[in-house]
Amino acid sequence: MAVSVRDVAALAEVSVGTVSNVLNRPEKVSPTTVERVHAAIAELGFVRNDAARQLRAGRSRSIGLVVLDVRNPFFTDVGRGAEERAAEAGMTVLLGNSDDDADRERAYLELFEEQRVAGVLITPFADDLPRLDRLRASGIPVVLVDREAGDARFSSVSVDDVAGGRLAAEHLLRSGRRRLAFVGGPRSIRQVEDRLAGARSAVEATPGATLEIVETSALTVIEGRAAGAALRDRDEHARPDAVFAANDLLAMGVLQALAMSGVDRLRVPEDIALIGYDDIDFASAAVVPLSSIRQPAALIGRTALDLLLLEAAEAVVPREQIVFQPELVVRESTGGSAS
Amino acid sequence: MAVSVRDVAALAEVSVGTVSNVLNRPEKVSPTTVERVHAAIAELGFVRNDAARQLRAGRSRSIGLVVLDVRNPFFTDVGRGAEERAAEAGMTVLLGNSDDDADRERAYLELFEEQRVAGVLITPFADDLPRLDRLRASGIPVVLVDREAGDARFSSVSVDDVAGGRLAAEHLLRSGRRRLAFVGGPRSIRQVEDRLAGARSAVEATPGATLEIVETSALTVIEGRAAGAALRDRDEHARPDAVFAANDLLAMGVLQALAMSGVDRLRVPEDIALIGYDDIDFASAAVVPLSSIRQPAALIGRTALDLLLLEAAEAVVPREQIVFQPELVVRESTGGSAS
DNA sequence: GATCGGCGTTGAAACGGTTCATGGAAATCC
DNA sequence: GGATTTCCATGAACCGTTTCAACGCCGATC
Repeated sequence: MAVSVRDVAALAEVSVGTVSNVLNRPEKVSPTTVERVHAAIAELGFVRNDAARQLRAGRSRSIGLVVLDVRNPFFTDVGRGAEERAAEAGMTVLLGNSDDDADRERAYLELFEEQRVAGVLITPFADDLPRLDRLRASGIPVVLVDREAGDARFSSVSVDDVAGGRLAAEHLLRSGRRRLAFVGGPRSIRQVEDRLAGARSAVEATPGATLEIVETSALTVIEGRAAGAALRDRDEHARPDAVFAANDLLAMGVLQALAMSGVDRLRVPEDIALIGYDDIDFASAAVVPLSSIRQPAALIGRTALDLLLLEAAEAVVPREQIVFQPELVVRESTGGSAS
Repeated sequence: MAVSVRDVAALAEVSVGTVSNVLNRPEKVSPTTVERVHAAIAELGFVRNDAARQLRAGRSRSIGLVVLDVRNPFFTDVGRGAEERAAEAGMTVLLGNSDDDADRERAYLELFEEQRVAGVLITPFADDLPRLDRLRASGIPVVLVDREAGDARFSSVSVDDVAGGRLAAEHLLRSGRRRLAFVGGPRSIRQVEDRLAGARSAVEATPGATLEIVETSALTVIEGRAAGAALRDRDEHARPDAVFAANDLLAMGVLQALAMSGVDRLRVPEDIALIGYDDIDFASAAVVPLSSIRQPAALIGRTALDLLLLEAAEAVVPREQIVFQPELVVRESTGGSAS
């Protein structure tokens, strides 16, 4: 059942140290011995015990990634980017889903700490900086993802959400809309707040433009649907003429509620223009193809992992704040041309 | 830096055994001692080393899940179902993405074996039964997900894909279509083959109906787009009047190519009816809301984990094949009414 | 022929928890 | 009051790997 290096050593008639050397530094072992050991390994079906390995090494070869929502394709793309880079470095990514829940987030951080992961990539929900500090103090590098570190305590890879919000709102204003609504929440999520701030700055720079906030309790299709239904049921003059949703999932929900309900449906973009955020794959295939703000998701993940490996390698810890610029993608939901 | 139970024991002036007892069986320790130990733990910021724990236990508290494609919402839903159930049992789920690649699949299985995971949930790509047998022989229970075990060697949780394929094709035939095309691949994936078999049986039972196969190299939006473009560019009489896509990602790709291109675009469902598979969240929000075959994704994940825990607990290993029935969801892409 | 260096191998120590046989002290019973 | 049980606490052994000082051997060197 449990085959250990000792069994292998016995069968190959060498010492355990030699078996370990064959596994880790075969060039230090004579070819004939290597072969004998390999034969023994094959015969016994020996598989290294990673727990013992880690115990001895003091550190695992995994890195933990905590995201806000695995069902959001943006985050799965970030995850894939990170995983790809990790694989190149011979490491694995452990995925944790905080689901906008401070308790779940904490649970994952605790888990990762017990596992002595080589590093943590996190899109923080709760601003539990003390806990992150503690992780770092115990020697586990932490890189913030999709969220700029306020101070210089952590490295981070993010996209300029304020600029993104501004891009979105300016685009709506440029097409002649004046009564904007921002659909998003919870406000405790920094990305939401930043995107809103960007939109607000654009609106304030435009005389006669207004910005209304429709707060949601999560960034999901369901929540978007509810928000969209509420907007749809208003009197025409009380209705915004454009909606900026804090992400594409919300936007798709809003779109479903606005454009796909029965008799009282509204036309997008004629009655209400709509723009989302993230430019997930599905956005272009929506009922009305969705304008959006594109972020380089996979690249974010990959870059974050790069930074993490850097921090893990260097004794003196370099902090770096990498900020990507978002990009406006115009489609029909804001009157762009089909394509 | 590295605080161990020994340090805690020293500070609390007890033995290491007692510290361990406080951690694992506090009811065996006197209240005053428990308190002293907890105080020491807090003061030192002690965090259990999971590797040491696992080493001693001989088994980890994680279970591995290998899926074909993390970007497919169907699989993320399966994962969430499994993860939820795992959390209830105090376990964690390690997610591996084989991406329709036998090598990656093998790499993940090796990783999980080295980790001595408590069990493996897998949607096999390569039919590497020997490797799975070996896992099982080494004491790691294996449950097949979304794929019925041919023989009774493994437990499995699946959906009747043949029935699902038949449902889809019968629905298309019932609406008067006769020249069906099946878009899907690679054929090595059992789900693809089964869905095709179901469709074929429906077509063969209908005089005058034909079924053409358009093979793809993956079940992705991109591949769907390519297949759709190829269909669109055919002469009208050479074109199928209905498409059954092996999953919703493909279907959305086909839809994009058919309905969203420029002058030569086709109408769905008038020119070509279209049905997908999985009923992912985004299907209902597509350009033309997508008819699909619904599978209880989260329930599949949860049930698979139940089976796994069962196998892990029992000495005598009960094999069980659980098969859910799929469900037809009619939307506009096959002429159903909007809703 | 003694000395030296390098190569290949050895075996014990170490990593940090958990377990369990052992034992002492206090509580309970007759 | 002595025997028995209960309750707590102890500390060494153990899990399986990696590391490293030490060693034997062989060929090269002078």
